[in-house]
Amino acid sequence: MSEITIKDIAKLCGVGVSTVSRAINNHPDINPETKNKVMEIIKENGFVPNNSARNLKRTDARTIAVLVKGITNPLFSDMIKVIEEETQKKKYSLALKHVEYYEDEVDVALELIKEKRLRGIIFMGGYFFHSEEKISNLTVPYIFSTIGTAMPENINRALYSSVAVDDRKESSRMTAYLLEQGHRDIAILSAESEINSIGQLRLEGYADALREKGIPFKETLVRCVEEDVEHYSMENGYITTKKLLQSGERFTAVYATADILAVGACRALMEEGLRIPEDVSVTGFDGIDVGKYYNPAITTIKQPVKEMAKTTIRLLFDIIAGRKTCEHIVFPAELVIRESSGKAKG
Amino acid sequence: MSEITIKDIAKLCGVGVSTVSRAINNHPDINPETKNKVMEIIKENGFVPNNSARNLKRTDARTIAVLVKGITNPLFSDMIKVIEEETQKKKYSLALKHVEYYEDEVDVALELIKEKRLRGIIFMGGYFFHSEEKISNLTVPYIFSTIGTAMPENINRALYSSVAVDDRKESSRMTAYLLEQGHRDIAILSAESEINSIGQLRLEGYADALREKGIPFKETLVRCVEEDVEHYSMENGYITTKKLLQSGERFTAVYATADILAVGACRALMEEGLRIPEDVSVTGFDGIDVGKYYNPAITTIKQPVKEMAKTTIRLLFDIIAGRKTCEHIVFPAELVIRESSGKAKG
DNA sequence: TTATCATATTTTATTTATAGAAAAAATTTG
DNA sequence: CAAATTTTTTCTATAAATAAAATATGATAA
Repeated sequence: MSEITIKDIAKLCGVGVSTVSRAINNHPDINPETKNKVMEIIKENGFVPNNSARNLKRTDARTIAVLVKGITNPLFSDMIKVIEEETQKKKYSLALKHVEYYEDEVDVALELIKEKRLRGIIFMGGYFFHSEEKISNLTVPYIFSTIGTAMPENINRALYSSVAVDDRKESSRMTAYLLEQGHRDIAILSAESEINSIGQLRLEGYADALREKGIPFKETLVRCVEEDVEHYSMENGYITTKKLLQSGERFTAVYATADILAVGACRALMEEGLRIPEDVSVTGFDGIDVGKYYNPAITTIKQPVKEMAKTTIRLLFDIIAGRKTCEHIVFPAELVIRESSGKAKG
Repeated sequence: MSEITIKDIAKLCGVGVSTVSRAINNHPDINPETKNKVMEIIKENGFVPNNSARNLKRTDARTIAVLVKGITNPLFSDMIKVIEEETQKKKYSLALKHVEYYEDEVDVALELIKEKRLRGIIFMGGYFFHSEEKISNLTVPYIFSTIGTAMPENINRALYSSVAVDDRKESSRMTAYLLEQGHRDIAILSAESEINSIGQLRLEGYADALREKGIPFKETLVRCVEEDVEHYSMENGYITTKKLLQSGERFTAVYATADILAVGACRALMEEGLRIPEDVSVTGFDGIDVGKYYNPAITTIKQPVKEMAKTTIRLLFDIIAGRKTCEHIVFPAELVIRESSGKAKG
């Protein structure tokens, strides 16, 4: 009882297989009448071409993959949703691969590309520049598009596209805002220590703003999240803030470098009886829904997620179609001031 | 400069292609020495077998798909994460397909199965029983596993596996808890109107509890979310609660049939100056992270997401491997009482 | 030494769809 | 109406792997 194949259809139509193939693929050299007849019989019999066979001949699988680290961060779910929709529109399909460790990313990706004959990969939320030469030695023109992933200067930019906000600048803007509100001791929750990672860029932005204002940078106010807990998670924001509180360090604001961390931070602060923003201001980054509906609503840097995701797909398919070479697009972000931040106490 | 193939490896090793194939696939009839040599050369040359060719011969693609409606609900991200991990362990890959409308689900699924030669589909968060006979007429033994998707009694259960909590019973428990707290006017936010959908089952549970206590069921307290906004979203919980407030309806508790709705509900209530739980109690369902870290922390029915996801994959692969027929597993859920609910006012 | 058996390896066929060459049919032109 | 040309269709090779059949190799026993 095996599935119906193109051969069966050809037999049923009384034509050769390549005529059926022509009908399916909108090739020009076919009699419209024949085509109609073929299409009708295809429909009647519910024939769907075998994708594996197609892929084998085409030498690519009309598939792109999202390689994501930290899929539980709503920022990424939001992006994946849009990416899936756009991918579907292009008649491509989407494979999802989740990586636990940064180190694995590139190897997983390269394997995927070869094995599955992918046309492109979107790196999301990871840090894949451990393996710089591995990537840059690639002779085949596979496309890497980064989103939620930092794009270091020293990488061969002709190989990738990237879509991002200027994490460093925007982070500096957030810090500057807190400084304007009179905060001097701003604790920062950072989730990554790798050079050029987004977490690191945001930390640099924080330092930039302090430097600009002549405020000393205190190492003790920089708090890296737990390594063995999902890096960007409410839980990690919570744990890290609890530790910060236990340390006895003085601070009037907590700048969490992701909204999802900010939520956990708020919880931890409120559990200690601190009021937000009266006692401590809290700010985030990303602009995910939860920050808007949280109590208090969380001040944040809002990334234009939907546009970024759409652009990612557009760039990717531009390269696949050979229309363009790689582009690096920086989106403007928006400082959204909500209830969780205000003037420094005293 | 096309990719390296099994043929190239065979030539490099000075053996036939099927010897290489034997080495790759751990077939018994091969000299361990030969195998080692072959594997070494494979490694040296970074050869990865072409998946499309394998799939073609195998007649299946070692792929399962998650068909999800509402991927932005963290409940589903959490599940997908575990599902992807488990799928990877089995050396299968995961395709992600997102559907906007319930009606499309089954058609999308059937097409996918044929086209991509899937071994299984996991329906997540949708309602795919519009097309009962389409599914039950399937002659091929494809596997459907439902999660976050109701499993009506009248469907041929031999075709699917399902993993769920007893939505009706658990919902009744939540309602009973609110009644015990003295609440009599409990507004319920429901996200689905289809018979047998999870939303509907939870609504029935609510009605069950009222009936048991002899409290009249008020149609005006049942609030269906907006159709044109993502059904299960904070935004929809917010909008629906605002409308409830505007309607002037009296209530002392809001039972949101999903945590993500509860968050929006809390926000809406607090914006009107209502205190939670002093003025209004709010409860949710699902047990996602945000409910734990929200302020106030939200009382909920906690589903054992990780176990459910793992079990889904286990069941799916049990059937794929021919080990078992379909099973329908009902997990116990937990009533987690947090800060958002308490005794009724007055 | 040769037949027998077990193991190891190669050859050939197969999987399904597509591309390009070859063939057939239809149309135009002289 | 035959020859030339165009359109349409069929045939064959190909993509890269796997499975089964065929063959080779080596060891053991008669």
